[in-house]
Amino acid sequence: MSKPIFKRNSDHLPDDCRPGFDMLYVLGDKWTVPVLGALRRDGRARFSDIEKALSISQRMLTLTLKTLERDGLVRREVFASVPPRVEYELTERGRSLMNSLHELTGWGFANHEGVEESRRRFDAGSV
Amino acid sequence: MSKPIFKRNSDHLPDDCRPGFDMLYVLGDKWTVPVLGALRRDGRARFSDIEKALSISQRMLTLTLKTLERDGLVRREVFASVPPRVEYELTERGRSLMNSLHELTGWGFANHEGVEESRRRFDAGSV
DNA sequence: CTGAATCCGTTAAGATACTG
DNA sequence: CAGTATCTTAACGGATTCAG
Repeated sequence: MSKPIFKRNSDHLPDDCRPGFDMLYVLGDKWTVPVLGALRRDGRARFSDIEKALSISQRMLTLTLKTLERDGLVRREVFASVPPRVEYELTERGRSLMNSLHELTGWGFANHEGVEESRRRFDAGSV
Repeated sequence: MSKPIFKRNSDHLPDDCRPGFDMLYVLGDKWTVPVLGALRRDGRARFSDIEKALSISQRMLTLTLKTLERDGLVRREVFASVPPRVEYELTERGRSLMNSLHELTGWGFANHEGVEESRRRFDAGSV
């Protein structure tokens, strides 16, 4: 009965490359990567712990986690205790996704200096 | 004298991983990947050709190309002919960035079926 | 008390259209 | 083809309310 939380998707891409790039538009929002990163680092974490670690709003953390759970990247577990407790952890799929980012982040670390330089030059006096 | 076109960036990430993930927030907007993909496939292309190939609005294509030029991923060349002609092509940096996406797109093709299944299950009866 | 849901606000992405 | 000027929609944040 639910539906996608965020509207950004890969519908504007040609059919044959849509599945390959679909996840890029999930990762490309503001909080998906930080949340996945926190869960990978800490293993299992409570909602409130992630919230404080990232200084993310409660609302955005809820929406981001729900999207990740929907995609099967994060597993959610509720404990009917008092006070209530909700814990999250990466699924195997979530872990493999994070690993598949190594090549891209490697590019980032290797090229960010060149990109910054290019931006400075462009912003200074175009040409 | 110029400035970033799009406001999305990696400022919300911790300092030590910001350079690695910065480009993700460039690639994550709607038109960057399609434009880079078209240029990689066609080599060198005119503005109007890309426009028609992607059914992107003139405005968004201008903004996207300017951002890519600013980052040194695309080279812009103007021909003072009649009618005027402007051509674009990937730089070496742009090509290497596209190559660094292989791991992620590979993950996408390998996992999109599982993700879609997870989404269907979640949307059907949350639990 | 935690975390989800909801209302309301702001900002930016993106489309369309017109100008030069 | 670039610039500008709306317009619409969505992302995001803040605050409140509600349920367990």
